[in-house]
Parts: sequence; structure tokens; C-alpha cells
Amino acid sequence: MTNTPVRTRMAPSPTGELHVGSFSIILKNYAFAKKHGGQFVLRVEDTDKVREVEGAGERLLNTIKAYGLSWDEGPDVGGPHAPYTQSERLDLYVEKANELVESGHAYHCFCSREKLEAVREKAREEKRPPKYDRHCRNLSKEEVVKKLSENGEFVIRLAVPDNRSIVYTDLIRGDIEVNSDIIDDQVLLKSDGFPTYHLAVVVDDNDMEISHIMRGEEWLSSTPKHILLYEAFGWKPPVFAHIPIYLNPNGKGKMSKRKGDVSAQSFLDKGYLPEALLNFFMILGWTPKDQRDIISLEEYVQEFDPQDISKKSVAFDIDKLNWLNGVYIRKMWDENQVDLVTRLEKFTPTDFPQAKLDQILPLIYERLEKLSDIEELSDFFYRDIKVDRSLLLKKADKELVSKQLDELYAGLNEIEWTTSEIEKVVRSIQEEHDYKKNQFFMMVRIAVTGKKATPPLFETIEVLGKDLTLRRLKLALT
RNA sequence: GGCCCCAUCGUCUAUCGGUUAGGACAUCAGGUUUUCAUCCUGAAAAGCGGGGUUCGACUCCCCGUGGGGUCACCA
Repeated sequence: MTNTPVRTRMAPSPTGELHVGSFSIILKNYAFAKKHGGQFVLRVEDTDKVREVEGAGERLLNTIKAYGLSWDEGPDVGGPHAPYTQSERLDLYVEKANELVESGHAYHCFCSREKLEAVREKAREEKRPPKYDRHCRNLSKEEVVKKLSENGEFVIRLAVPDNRSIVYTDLIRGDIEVNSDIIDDQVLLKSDGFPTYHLAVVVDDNDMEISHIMRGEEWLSSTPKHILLYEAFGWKPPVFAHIPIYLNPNGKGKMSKRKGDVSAQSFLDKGYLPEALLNFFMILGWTPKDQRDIISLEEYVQEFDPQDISKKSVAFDIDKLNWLNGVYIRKMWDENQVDLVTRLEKFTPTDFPQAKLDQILPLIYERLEKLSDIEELSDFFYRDIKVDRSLLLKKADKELVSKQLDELYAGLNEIEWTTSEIEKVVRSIQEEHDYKKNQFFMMVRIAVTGKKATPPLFETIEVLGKDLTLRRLKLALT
């Protein structure tokens, strides 16, 4: 426990959809800040003009909000360290880069991209690590001034010290040590005047007084560069925690687009509840002390500790997500049906008979795994069905089925349309002729719904209505 | 390939030197049920390999193996 206020941040870049892995990290940063009464900052890292996607920044923010998370400081809400969009902070980075040049921790580099590529290529051929050859590192002050005055393109690079041990502590992994010789003289300021990620994060995290950096494991190996930068500036580095990445559901390889949708928004669009998704992200790679699977955001904020995050990359277990979502849907049915109905709206087909929703929903809610399942589970109530003849005649010949259908028609035609009356009639027909239960009831089910799996038969028939039921009985074999 | 990280049931995990290695999802079987689902009960299922350290290792150390990450004027 420290006395410095806890401030965390997430800094997505607007180059596409927000990845579920990134979202999961947002959740952790959010929870940790809340747990310690600190602030969670959202910063947009739009320093790559080439890859930037129009509108992605706004969509990013909307997705996070759709999950029910919020930030204390950010591009839209402002804050004491505004602006929170890096492209609006360019002057700061240039100033800091120049500071580093002044102090000898960085230098101007005039090498062309072609030359750099050639150097890398050569290194690869010779099976050496592809590093910049430091051609410009020893340029004299005069040479630099001269080249700058010639208006040539340049970048500013970090002057990485030779053979130095860089040690830092990761909250999840403990002490990590690397030798500076493997670190490239990283570009800090690009020739277009924009900073690279490495310069920008360090400058901004320091400026915004970020106390804990929780980010994806893919940043683990560039952390030494950041440590070097903190040292060069004379700043105290924050606490680092590198969070394992998500693997594909089969446990092989980083979760990627090629294996299906990986954007945080897409799961919402598919009919997963934000609460269930949040819960899933919580327990993937972390378990509360009592090992329970169902945990609310409030509880998570209380109980989460980044030190307890699993060290290993974890498979994105869709089966578990599906189960969790079902649990949440059933829970919502028990606790707040109005809310369930509201959430379902987006996924309800336009031809769904709203007037019958109160009758249909009780029959299908516990079968919903995703909200979007509503269509498939209810369509026979309001759309024409197609009866598979071979299924209908699977356990009885045509004569028998035809007879059964006639008997049902006659019986049902007579009665008052209630579940109990329907049940009485259908059962008595079955008993009277001693029809095989599984044949008879399955035949009826298929005849009136076209499906092998449906909610309980008598309730279903009641909701279907007399007209539709009788018509389907009549048409079943045609 | 270099460097870094990691390693308990199929999956996510508990254990933190002494346990019949526990739980959840998935799977299978049984019960409830006319189907499916829900619900209940039960079963099968794990310490990557080899060396140490120790009276005793899943647990600590080393090597191997396997997996992952990273090596850009991308983040």
C-alpha cells in the first residue's frame, strides 16, 4: 500500500475495432482504480496517421460505455491533464524529445528508410538481430546542424547505453532483467513530427501521473525501453503489470480475427449481455478467493488484485461464456423481467408478434443462451413451418400418422382452448389407442412446430392458438 | 533464429513442502420430463520429461521439451 493516489489508464488507438483483449484490460484498470478510490483515465493514442480509421475513436468510447464502464478523465470529459488525445499534444513530445537530445540521451538520425531496410535485411541474412547500425549516433554537432539546415528528413532516436543491465519489477511476474545490448536505438520522434508509442506513453503517463500501468503482455519486451526513458528524463517509473493475452478457444495462438470476431462490440451485437461478458473477463485468468464463478462488477472492484492474475496466456473459452450468459439471462428473468424484455428488443425479429410476447417468453427464456437465440426459438409461433415428412413418419407409417392427426383434429376442434383441456384431449387419444408415447408426442410436436425440440407441448399448442394448430394438423402430411 | 515470459483434468483455476490433488465449464451416465432446455445426482478426467535440494515435492533450483510474446518512422 502506498500513499500516492492510484491512477490507471487505458490508451487504445483508433485503428480499428476494440479487441476483446484490450477491453478486458480496460476492465482491470477500471477495477483497480476504483478499488483504491483513484481515477481511471482514458487516453486516445492516435499517433499513427497511416493506420488511423475514420470514426474508430468514437466507436471505441461507445463500446466501452455499452459495457457499462466509464472513465474519470478522457477526451470527451476532459480533466486536469487535458487534452487526452495524443495528436493534440504534439508540442509536448517534440519538446521532450529535444530535451533528450540536449541531455545526450537521444540523437538525430537522417538515415533513409531504404537504407534502414537494407541494414535490417543484411542483419537477417547474417542471422544477427536486425538492429539499427547507429550510423548517425556519432555525428558531430556541426554535421547535425548542417543536415538540419538542409531541410532533410530526420527522426530522433533513443541512445541506448551499451551492456547495461536493466531491471524492473512486474506486479504479476516479479523481477525481470534484460541486457541493454538487445535493445534497438528506438525511434522516439518520427519524421512527420509525431511521437512513436514509446515516447508518447512515457511522456503522457508521467504527465498524467499514472501510478500503475496494466497493459497487455505484448508490451513486456518493450518495457526496458520505457525504463530507459524514465531514467533519461529523471522520472520515477510507475508500477508495471503485464497481463497475459487471450488465445484462440482451442488454446492455439493469439486470439485473431481469422478465427472469428474478436472485437468487444461484436460480442454485444451477437446477443451476449454486458454483465455476463464482464463476468467472463473477470474470471478468465483470475479467480476470487472463494472460487465462485458468478461475480458482479461491484464485488470484482472489491476483490480484484492484479497480483493474483494468472501468469499464463489463457484460451478464450466460448463454452464458459455461453454458459455464463445463460445464467445471466435466467437470473434476469427471475429478478427483472422488464429489463430482459428491453434487452431482447434489439434481437427480436420485426415479424415477431409483440402481443404474444408475454406468452412466448416464459416458454423460451430458459432456452436462451444468447439474446439473439430468440428468433430461432420462437419463429414457429409466427412463421410458416416446414414439416419434414421423413421425420414425421420416422416411427410410424403413413396410415397410422394420418389417423392420429385426424383424431387430434377432431378432438382439439371440440374443446375450450386452455392448456389443461388440450392436455386432456391429447393424452386421452394417446391412452385410448395405446400409442407409443415417444412416437405420438414427437409426431404431434413436429406436425405443429416443424421442430424436434420445443418448449413443453401443451403450452406451446395453447400459445399457437386453435386456428393455427388445426391448420397445421391438417397440412402436416400434405 | 535472438531475447523475454509461461507450464495442474479438454478448458479456466485451487493448492503456495506432507491433501483420497479441490471447484467450475465442457463431456458422459442417471433422475425429473412426451422432446429440448432448466434443475438434481453421479462418473470419467491433471501435476510435460529428466536431474537435483529435502525425511518428504505439483509446490524450491537446474536442464530439456512445449506454448506464448517480441524483435518497425504500428500501437
